[in-house]
Amino acid sequence: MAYKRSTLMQERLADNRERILKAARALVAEGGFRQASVTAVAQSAGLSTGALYRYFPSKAELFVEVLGAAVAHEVAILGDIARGDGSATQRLRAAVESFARRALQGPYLAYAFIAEPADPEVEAARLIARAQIGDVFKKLLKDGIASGEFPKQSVDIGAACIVGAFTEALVRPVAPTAKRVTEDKLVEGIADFCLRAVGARVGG
Amino acid sequence: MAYKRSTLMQERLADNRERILKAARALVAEGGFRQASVTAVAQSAGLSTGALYRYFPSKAELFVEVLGAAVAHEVAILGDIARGDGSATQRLRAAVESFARRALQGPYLAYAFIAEPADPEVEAARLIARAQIGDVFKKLLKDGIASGEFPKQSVDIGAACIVGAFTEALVRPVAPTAKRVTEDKLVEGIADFCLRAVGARVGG
Amino acid sequence: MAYKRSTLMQERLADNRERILKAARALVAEGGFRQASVTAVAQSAGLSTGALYRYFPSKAELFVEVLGAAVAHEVAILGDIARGDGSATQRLRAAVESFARRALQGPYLAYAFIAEPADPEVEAARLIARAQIGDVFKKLLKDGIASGEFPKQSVDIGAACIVGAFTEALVRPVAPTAKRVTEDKLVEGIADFCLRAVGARVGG
Amino acid sequence: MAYKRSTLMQERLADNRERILKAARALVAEGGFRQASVTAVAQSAGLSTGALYRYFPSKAELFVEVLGAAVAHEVAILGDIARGDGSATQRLRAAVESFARRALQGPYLAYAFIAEPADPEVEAARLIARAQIGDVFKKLLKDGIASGEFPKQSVDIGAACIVGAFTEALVRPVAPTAKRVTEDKLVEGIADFCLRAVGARVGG
DNA sequence: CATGAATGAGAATTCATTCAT
DNA sequence: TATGAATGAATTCTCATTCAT
Repeated sequence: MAYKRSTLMQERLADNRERILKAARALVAEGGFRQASVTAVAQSAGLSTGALYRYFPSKAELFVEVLGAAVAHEVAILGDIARGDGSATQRLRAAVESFARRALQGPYLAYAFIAEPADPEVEAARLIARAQIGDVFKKLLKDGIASGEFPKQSVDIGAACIVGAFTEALVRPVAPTAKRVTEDKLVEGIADFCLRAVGARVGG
Repeated sequence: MAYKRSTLMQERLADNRERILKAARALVAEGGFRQASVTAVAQSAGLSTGALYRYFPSKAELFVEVLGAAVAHEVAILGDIARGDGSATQRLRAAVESFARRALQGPYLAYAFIAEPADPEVEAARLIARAQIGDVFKKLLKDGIASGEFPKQSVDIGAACIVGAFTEALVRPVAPTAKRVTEDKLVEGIADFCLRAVGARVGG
Repeated sequence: MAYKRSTLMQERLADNRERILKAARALVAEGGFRQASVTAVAQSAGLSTGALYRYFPSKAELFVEVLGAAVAHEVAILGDIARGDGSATQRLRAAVESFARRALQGPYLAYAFIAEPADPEVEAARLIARAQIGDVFKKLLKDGIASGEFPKQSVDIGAACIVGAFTEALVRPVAPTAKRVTEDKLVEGIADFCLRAVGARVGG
Repeated sequence: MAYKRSTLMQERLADNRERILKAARALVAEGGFRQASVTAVAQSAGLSTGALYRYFPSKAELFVEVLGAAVAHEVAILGDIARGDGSATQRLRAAVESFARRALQGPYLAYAFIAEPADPEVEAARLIARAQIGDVFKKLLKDGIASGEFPKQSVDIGAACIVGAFTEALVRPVAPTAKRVTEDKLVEGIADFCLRAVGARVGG
């Protein structure tokens, strides 16, 4: 009995932890860090604020983990693509398009990577997150240079630029002009831009 | 009847306004919008909070002006370059390098263009600011496409990507890797990236 | 799962809300709206300012409720009297005396009905409050005119004057003259005045 | 030369003092005590705030005098009427109508007599002001009782009620119902009410 | 002696964190 | 152990009063 209860409890605990992280991520995605108050997160997760503090020692640490989890997810997917088959050019395009499409689902979440968070601790996590995403592209650049697909260039700068390029292009909420680009065109445009930027032959 | 307002005093007034703007800009550059509380700005400018409100009707309007001034300055310089002599390729390189060098002086200020600010009014100003910077690059892209230097492409997406690319590359305050690139190399690397991205022949 | 919310706690919550309202009312009664700052009200209710905002969304809404509760109480009592038995003359006297006696308990609260409050929202509530009190007397005037007890006259003006007359007579916290009238004489005097004013035969 | 200058100066001083008082009165009449900030008063009087403090030691004392002056003016006019010819009934009607008509010109000034001012010192002055106005009516009541026009009654209570009655009737900004009473009807209605209230034969 | 910029205390409101129940 | 009411410091903004020029 005590055993079972303990197992159940542990599951519940893990469950709650996950629910909190999910709720926090959703709130940031919806309305940015501003809307993600501790109370809002707790409520959205179906818990009391007091309970939240049982799982996370502070708001800052919660959001450090939110960021970490989000980026781990991205890195896992992008990493799979980067380590996949095909030329560096093909894999780079696939990676950019994959990230771009997911970002377009919840455009505000992209903010999490660039926006100014409330807390220095979260800020530090944000920098690491960007670096990790950047590393995936760095690997792709190296591959492409090694295979002769891309010209010689600084992979550090190139990776940062790629991340910045599509983040900016995606984050910009809606074009002020009436001309509204379709999602497909946007994603393709960004990918083309990045490929040309690294010296790959595009559409060739 | 009224005492002649001394030149000294007028200078002091103009000085104060400038000092407040400067202090606000500096605080944002140092630690983001978070650190730039009204109290901090006033103190940093050597004034009381009450005095600040003689020069700016609200915190929001102060930061709208901070953003506006920064971007107006940028746009003026970039616009001059964009309307200058030389091929589109040359002008685009010059513009990117010019912006990049200035941004490196106060790396965090670039945040002002992308970071999530506290206030909706400032947010609106931020969107306009980004659009204005983007417009300069849009013009350059159009020029280059017209002259046959750049391949046909979406100038909207391209401009956004350029802004994003160098913002990201510059914003990263400290490189996570030990390898620290010299300023010259960084600036050149970003410019190369952008030029290749739009399909210009680089280093040719 | 959730701890049963104890009856004690629920009582405490209801208690707090009531205590805040009571404290606000008392502070207004003591020293007018001026003294009734959020801090003062909270402290007087034995709570922190933050706690007060759990019960009321803003200072304005708190005082709207203070006013509303006070006036609802009055209107209920006066309405009962107005709809009661007896001639219009008798009921008018009873209403005036009833209101006057209660007002004498907390003389300053009468201010709430006429004083200039800090907030437009409260001001709106104040106008409604006065209208509601006035309506009770309007009804009595109509009754009396219909029954032939009172001469034909403007019931709007008459009701306003009645409210004003006894408010003024009661509000004066300390008589400027040494001659201090007993409560009974004051109440009766006011009632006589009002009855004569509407043309009723007083004192037979 | 020194003489003349001094005289001029004194005149200017007196002038300024008067202008400040006038501006303060006007601002209260327009928008209540709330709008009458020191800065607003000074500006409206064409002076600097610093200059204002040369004429009045504090905001409170300024408004004490505003109230005093306003009431002195009223008392002078009402006193003339009260000491004039005609029966007590006629003079009471004339006094009420005279006050009411002036109050209708700047409805908000009536607030000065009843509204809660920002400062305890002004509050004290307000009480005295009301008493002084009341005294005029007290005299009229005494006259009327002495002449047999009015029945025996408490002149203190009666005077207070009269002041309250017309203040309330005048202050109430606009009737919420569409039925808008003309100024003449309002003034007459109030006067009738007051006359009947003191037992005078109205319209007889 | 006038000016009006500067002061600074005080007001309302928010929110991460704690703790009695 | 879970709850969520309570805390209290921090934030933006106002305004009577002062004082260098």
